Amino acid sequence: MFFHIDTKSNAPLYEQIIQQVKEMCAKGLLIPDERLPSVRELSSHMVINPNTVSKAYQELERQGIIVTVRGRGTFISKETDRTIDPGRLKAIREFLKEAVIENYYAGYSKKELIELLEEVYEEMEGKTDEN
Amino acid sequence: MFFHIDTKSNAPLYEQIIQQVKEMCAKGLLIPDERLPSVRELSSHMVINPNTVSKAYQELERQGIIVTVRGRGTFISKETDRTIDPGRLKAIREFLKEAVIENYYAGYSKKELIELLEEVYEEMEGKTDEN
DNA sequence: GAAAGTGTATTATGGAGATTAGTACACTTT
DNA sequence: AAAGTGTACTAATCTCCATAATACACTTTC
Repeated sequence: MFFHIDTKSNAPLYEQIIQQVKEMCAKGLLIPDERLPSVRELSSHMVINPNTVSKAYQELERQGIIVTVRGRGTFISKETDRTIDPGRLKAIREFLKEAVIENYYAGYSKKELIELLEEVYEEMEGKTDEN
Repeated sequence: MFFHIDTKSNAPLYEQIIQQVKEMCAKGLLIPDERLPSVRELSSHMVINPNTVSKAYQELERQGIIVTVRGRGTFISKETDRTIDPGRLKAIREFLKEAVIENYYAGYSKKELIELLEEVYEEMEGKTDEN
């Protein structure tokens, strides 16, 4: 249920938490109404500051991924309103563009990149939307 | 021939330069042996510090994208050794994974994501490897 | 050879963001 | 009442980004 931090990564700790929660949701490893570790619990387990965990949770709530209830805890949103963020499409294109550029330098073809994309989808274990 | 900086972006200036050079190479807008603006020229044109441009160029050379010649200038590599970086594949997978996750929250299907990838490829104007 | 233009190296400085630390508050459950 | 929840606040530290100013080694041009 907990997360891992990559000290070699240059990504901030709170962003790593955000990324992993979203990934687990997309994979179906976290389901609606499921409870996340409390701020203090997670921070002591990861040996990081509670503020850092709180910052991650607050951003996740801003994105509509989770819901926090005072005194009770934080939970995965019932129906993640899948269209909240208008900049989402732009972000997707950006990620794809970077993938294409790196793919160019790796010497792979477009076909191979698509196959790689299929692979990544497989790893998501079909828990996301099928087809 | 010059680059544009996005002040709204949180990406460092030197990374924006790197990204744009690589993108233009992949698009075929920069060809082997073509000369890049000199450090001083580019820095004064972009109104940024020469050191920042230099940092970008040095990282590009480390990746094998460009070659610098003392007293002459910096040029696009003849044959970009397309396999230099072993971490390249991992990077591609990471970009794809992030795209898939955001795609999930955008409510798009796998088919739609692949179509989006095709679109991004189109925008590269077929200057990269065909098929 | 002198001048102008190239990339590079060095040191110092300021600013922004990430993270930690400590404390306090409001709420809910038991 | 006690323990556990998220939250708010201030302060300090650290790292990275970017700037500034200067100097050096090299190449091309005149």
